[in-house]
Amino acid sequence: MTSTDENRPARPAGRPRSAKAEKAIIEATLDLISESAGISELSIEAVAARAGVGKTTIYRRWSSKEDLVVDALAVLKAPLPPISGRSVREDLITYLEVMRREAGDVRSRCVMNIAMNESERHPRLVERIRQATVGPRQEALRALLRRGVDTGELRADLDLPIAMAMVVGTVMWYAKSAGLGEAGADGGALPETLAERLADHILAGLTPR
Amino acid sequence: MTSTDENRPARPAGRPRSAKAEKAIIEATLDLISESAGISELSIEAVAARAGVGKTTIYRRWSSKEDLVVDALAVLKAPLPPISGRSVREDLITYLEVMRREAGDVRSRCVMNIAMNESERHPRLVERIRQATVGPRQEALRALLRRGVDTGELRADLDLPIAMAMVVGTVMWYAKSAGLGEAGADGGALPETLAERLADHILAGLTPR
DNA sequence: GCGTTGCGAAACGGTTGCGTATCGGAAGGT
DNA sequence: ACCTTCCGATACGCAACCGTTTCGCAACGC
Repeated sequence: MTSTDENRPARPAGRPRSAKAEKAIIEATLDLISESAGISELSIEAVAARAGVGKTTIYRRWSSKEDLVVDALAVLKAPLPPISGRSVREDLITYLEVMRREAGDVRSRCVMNIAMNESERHPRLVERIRQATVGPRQEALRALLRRGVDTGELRADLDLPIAMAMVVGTVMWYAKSAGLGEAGADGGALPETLAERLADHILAGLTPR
Repeated sequence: MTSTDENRPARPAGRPRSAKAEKAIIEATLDLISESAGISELSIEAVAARAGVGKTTIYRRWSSKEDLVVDALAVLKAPLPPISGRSVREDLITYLEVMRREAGDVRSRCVMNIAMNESERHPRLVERIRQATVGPRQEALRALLRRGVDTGELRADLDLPIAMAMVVGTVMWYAKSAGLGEAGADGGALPETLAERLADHILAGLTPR
């Protein structure tokens, strides 16, 4: 054994793979996914062209389109929002604010689109997205609401699935309809005060107190 | 002018087009749309095969895929729910109940999917859907909420876009997550009491009264 | 029953993307 | 320097669909 010959799986001789090419491929993949609705429309050839790379270089690293997409989306896994724990209202606003910001980001949006629409065609991929992104956030929100019920900040007869749908569904739908209706130049940025106003309406409801 | 020669565009001689074939094509189109996410994956050849029809028969009637889809979706134009006008709560439940039922119908669901995801690729088609289906319902809901503010049934400082997103987004998201999480055998039917419970949470909010 | 038109089936050439193979050259290890 | 491996480019055969054309038969009006 030489000093460099650790028990690692044999350092390959020859030219190492270009990290730059790999990054370019991932970037191109993310771009194209967010441009095209659905990963079925994503073509390896288009990725290669966009990345300025030969198809060989892609197939040398990923054996299928799905593998490539999995790795590409893994780059996006945004960290969970830090929950202060001071009050349900405050934490809810934090949570909604993260969603508001992400709703303005094309790449984050496409993750949700894929998770919602391709669940039957690519169950493995969607399952992976669920575990990496959707699941933890759902858990965080569920815990937040449960805590609220325990502390009395939220009504005792709260229907948890409905409450969760209210939080997530409202902001998602607001983002959707704002984007559809106006098609603003910024491409979907939402007003800064949105999180607070949403939290207000969700917590207090639509009727007068 | 003979007795049959009205100023109609000349009764065509020869074998008339088969209404049965036309219906089979529409049905096959709707089936395939609801199976495949996105109309890009819809192929005329698949429609012809599913309908038991030659491609010729399709192209004789519709000049493009988009025209076919427009006509197919026109079949689905569900009537607006009748609004009793007795109380906001009652009308809201009526509205939500319609959405609940439609969320359990594969074909109705795909209309929303198309409207949300293909707006850039098929703007003409989406615009048509908006005018025929989404628009009127949005208007009905908006009027319902406005009326509630006027009568004092709803809070005076109601944020209309947010309130609308709460109603529609919550039920849509609930349907989505219920379908994703469980993948029940019925394919998405939602509990019968859902509309009322949703209305309760939306109107009263998540906090104790 | 005759003429006209629709029908399903099949085949066409064209396009796109797949996944593989081959090439000359470039880039690093040692 | 040398050897190994990666690089981008290009071409291949294969498959799916496109939109069109041709074919022989079926159906309906007159």
